[in-house]
Amino acid sequence: MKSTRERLISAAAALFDKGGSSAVTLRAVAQVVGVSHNAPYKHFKDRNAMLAAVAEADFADLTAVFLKAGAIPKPDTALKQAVSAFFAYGRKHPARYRLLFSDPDIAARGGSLEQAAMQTMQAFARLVAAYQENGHAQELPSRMVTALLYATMHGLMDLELGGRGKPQKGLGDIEAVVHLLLRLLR
Amino acid sequence: MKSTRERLISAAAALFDKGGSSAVTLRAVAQVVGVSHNAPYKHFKDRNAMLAAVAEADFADLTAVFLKAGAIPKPDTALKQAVSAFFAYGRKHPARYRLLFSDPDIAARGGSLEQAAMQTMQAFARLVAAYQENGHAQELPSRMVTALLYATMHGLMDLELGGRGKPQKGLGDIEAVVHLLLRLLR
DNA sequence: ACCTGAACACCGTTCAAGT
DNA sequence: ACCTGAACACCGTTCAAGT
Repeated sequence: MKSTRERLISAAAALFDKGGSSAVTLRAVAQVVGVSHNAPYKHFKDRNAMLAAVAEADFADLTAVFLKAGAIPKPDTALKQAVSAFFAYGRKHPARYRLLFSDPDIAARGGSLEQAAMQTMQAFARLVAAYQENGHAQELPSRMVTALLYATMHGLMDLELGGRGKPQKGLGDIEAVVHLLLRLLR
Repeated sequence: MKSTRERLISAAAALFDKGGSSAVTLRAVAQVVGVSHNAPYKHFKDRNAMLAAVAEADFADLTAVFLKAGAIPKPDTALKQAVSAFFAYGRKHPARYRLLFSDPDIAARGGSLEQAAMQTMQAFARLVAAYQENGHAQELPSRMVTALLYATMHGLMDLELGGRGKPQKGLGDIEAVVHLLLRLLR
């Protein structure tokens, strides 16, 4: 049996997917779990702390996704698989994606959430390092290549979610744009 | 003398800079302008429509910034200047930057706001086209190079605003990362 | 056409009280 | 330790009324 705290986090995540950030009210979350509208205050300091817990769980999931991709022998395939899985997460959970990467209140938090976000980026950095050790862009500092790939991946996802560029065919297939960047790094 | 509508937009933009999105309540905006708390409804359908007007004005400003950069003779310098000005806008107005590029309610709007967003991207696309005509990455489709540069620029800005990667030195100087990408396109 | 004041439903948060 | 119910301040939105 899951604890009330865990059930609150799951309910909040589900509401994010269902109706976006504004649908995730403490009252709605509490109602889904079946407790009174202020029971969540016994588990989280305030609404932001509850959202942070959702974000932290998702960062952990993303880290696991990247670690799993790292098990693929060919670093080139591993990196492409990581990018693909990252896009799949964003498309499946757009509101939660924005919570993790574009919410100012969440971004401003330190502590365990910041740790989780760092671990996700580090797991991605390891994929990039393996890619470079495999003979790609070896002359470039790994930190910069990681920043370039991570930012491009996020920028493409965010613009696609926002529908920016949709007209005029716009961004087109964002996976293809990442592959173009990887080709430039060859 | 500015119209009430224009004063409402200015006041909303100022509140964004001062306290972020949550500070931009209809009541606060109305108070700054000196009208009753529901006078804004005579000028905008609802709160989102008012925010959209703020976003539209900012997109127009960004378009002007890109057009101005296009007047620089050397396409390489022009593009770098555009990127630099884009980052300057985001750093100066972080909450408004997110409104334009990462707010789901704003992104979902069509009409004149979508037009304005498209014009901004097109102005950037022209800078990229000139850059390519000048002898860079000529073999690559302009639409993809534009998507790559626009997404990378946005991703870097958004991650910097979110503070993601700040520890572990993180992204470092995001201008340098864009310049690295431009070097790869050489 | 533009504005005001009252009212309503909803929300985050606090508090006193219960087990 | 965990939960409930009442209450408060605040917000978006609507409505009837005024000029």
